[in-house]
Amino acid sequence: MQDYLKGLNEPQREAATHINGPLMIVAGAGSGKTKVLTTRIAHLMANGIDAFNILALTFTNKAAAEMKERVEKILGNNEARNLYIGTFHSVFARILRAEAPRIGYPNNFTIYDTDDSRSVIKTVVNELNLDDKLYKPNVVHNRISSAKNALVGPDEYANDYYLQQEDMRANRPALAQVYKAYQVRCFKNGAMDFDDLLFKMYELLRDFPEVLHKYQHKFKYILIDEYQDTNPVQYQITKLLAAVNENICVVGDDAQSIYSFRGATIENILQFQQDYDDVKVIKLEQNYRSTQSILNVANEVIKNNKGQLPKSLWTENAHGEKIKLVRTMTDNDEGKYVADTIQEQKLRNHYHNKHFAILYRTNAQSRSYEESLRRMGIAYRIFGGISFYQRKEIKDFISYLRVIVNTRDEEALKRIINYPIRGIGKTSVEKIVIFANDQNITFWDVLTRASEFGFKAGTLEAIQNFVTMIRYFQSMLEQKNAYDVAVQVGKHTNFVKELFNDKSTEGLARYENVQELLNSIKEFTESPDNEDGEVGDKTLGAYLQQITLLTDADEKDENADVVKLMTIHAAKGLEFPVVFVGGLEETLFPNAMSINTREELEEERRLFYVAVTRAEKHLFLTYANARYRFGSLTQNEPSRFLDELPETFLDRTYAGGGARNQTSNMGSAFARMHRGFEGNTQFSNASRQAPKSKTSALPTGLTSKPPQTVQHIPSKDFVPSDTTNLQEGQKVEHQKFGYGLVTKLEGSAHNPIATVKFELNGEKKIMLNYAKLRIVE
DNA sequence: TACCAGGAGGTTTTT
DNA sequence: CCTCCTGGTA
Repeated sequence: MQDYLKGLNEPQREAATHINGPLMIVAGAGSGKTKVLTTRIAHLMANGIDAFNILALTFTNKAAAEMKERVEKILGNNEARNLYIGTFHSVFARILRAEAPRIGYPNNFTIYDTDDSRSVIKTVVNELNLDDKLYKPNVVHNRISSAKNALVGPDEYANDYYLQQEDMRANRPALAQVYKAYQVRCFKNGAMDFDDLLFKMYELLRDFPEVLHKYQHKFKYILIDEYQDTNPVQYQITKLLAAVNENICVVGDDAQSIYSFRGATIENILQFQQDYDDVKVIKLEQNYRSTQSILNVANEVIKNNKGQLPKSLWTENAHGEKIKLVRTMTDNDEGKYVADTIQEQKLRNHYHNKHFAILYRTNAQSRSYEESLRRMGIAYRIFGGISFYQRKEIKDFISYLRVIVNTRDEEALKRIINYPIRGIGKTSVEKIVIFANDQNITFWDVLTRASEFGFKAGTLEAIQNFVTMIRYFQSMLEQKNAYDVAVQVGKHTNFVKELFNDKSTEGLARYENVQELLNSIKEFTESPDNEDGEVGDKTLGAYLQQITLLTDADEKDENADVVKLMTIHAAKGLEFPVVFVGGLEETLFPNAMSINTREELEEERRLFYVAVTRAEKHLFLTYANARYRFGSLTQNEPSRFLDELPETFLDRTYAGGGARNQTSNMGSAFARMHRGFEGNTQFSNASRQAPKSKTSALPTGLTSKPPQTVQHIPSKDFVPSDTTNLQEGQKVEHQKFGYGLVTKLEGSAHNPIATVKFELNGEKKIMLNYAKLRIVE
């Protein structure tokens, strides 16, 4: 037996050594799926299959990179760089780059990110004289995007009775026209959006038999990761590609399907066995990642979903600690709790920053964690959110590069034509657009023929200088690589100097960002092979093609010793020794947008399942009674998912003494008591000051402490003391319970517990690691 | 044409 | 709380 098969369990080995014919691997969370996939690729190659004939599709660049790296390690040579491993989007972009002229696009077509798409939609909506209050760019974009993912083109859209009815009802009868106009404009701009990369790829294969034939024979073996997250376009494309050889291997877990908003459908994985004859199905059910407690909690929760593929995930790992359920007053307290606990865990269990992950439902939640981590001096990094490439200065700079490579790109042109300021203002731009539309020529064409359109002398000169400059950059493309061109752009446009002269903090940051961008371009030109493993293509075009498809999460320094913050979506496929899942509150998680149908709610639950199964050793689930949202305090019920957790594996010590923390029927009692504050009642900004002011009438639901507690107003300069050497008999002040005397000290050194007799609230046990106590004397 | 102040409106998740 | 857009002024 080959070495690389050692250490695989029976089903894993069976999957890895399967060579010909369709194969479906149902892989539970943490069951060694990546290991199986990489081993299988290595095994194919060890059996004489050429790397050039293997295609592996993933959902993130990171997963692709990891896969390639691991195959390389197993094989111990450079053959792996000939594999076609990448995301659906990047692999198709690369193929489209080669084949684009067939469908009327330039090889150097631009890839529009979401912001670009929305901006095009905005223009198109205006040009059609439609109300942009009704045709909101993001709404329209979502609609168009879903259509494309479902293989519905503009014409099918216009002719679909059901879709038309929907748009009528939503007061957007012209949506089909917008869709059409949007496509026309993108085409005119020589640009494809994210969804086009899939849709056009499908059209290419559908309409050009010779192209289909070529790729069917190139990709004799196809592997698809996270198959449960594929949407109909992706499904059709892979079906076409695999039709001849039928050597298609899909890996997925229906319990982890969390991308239906992007058009993904579990149907694809359920359907797979019908699509091909003799599908071999292998289940990976042994989990190697998590403790039994964690796994049991996960299994118990997912049971509440209907229609799962039957499987039972088990582990030989130790029981481990119970899952900690933690309730705090506000989101800020939640942040503090997490930061404190990280500090404590680092000391107690010798963890490093990099062993922690903080996961949340929405990007906006990162703020409170950030603040606390920063205050504690704990290094962290946020993955996702606004990506580096979406920053204004970076987009502006890249727009220059985009124009140089593809002058049809109107979006990019509009961004840079007056940045840095050169006297071509809004009015001139509007004129240019009108001329372009009238004559049915591109924006750039108007610029090159500016003298024909009667601009004012000053404006004309500015336009001509701009054109000359861009042409100068283009002329450099032939001899110079991407980096050299970019440097020239920075110098020649005064772009870099402009930022350099801005000495404000933000200006400095912008300057540094552009420098970082230049560095990354340099790195690209100097790296021996690009991300697809293809040697040699160091042109600006090649650089731009990959840049739009990069995400923040793809950035390298894997081993940087930082706490990782990200959404649960972004965390899929990852694992961490200690995981915090925050914001377990109704309207947040499950999100208010996703509780209207059973399907939506089940997807939220799968998301929760994904979150829980990221943890290896320790799992903390936290929720806050109230959090700041839109600048005002919002009150939420604990998440319904918390009611689904099995008691046996839970530690509620930290869940505080109120709401739904002992038994689930307490919850309804609490709810009954506070009728009127159920759901998410919003309080005005004014009530934010409430706790400080004696006169303000505090809404009952807001305090959320046990009803018998007498409210204490901490002194204005309340600062928690260091309680390491706290002695019995000392007088202390607690933020909520007021003044009291320490009557007893117990607990371990890392988790000391003080018993305090409070003047107003009686005797309480206080965990010194978490509570804020000020020593009075 | 450029810049600033003031106001409205927006939070789901991502390639 | 934030960002984006508008409309007024220099």
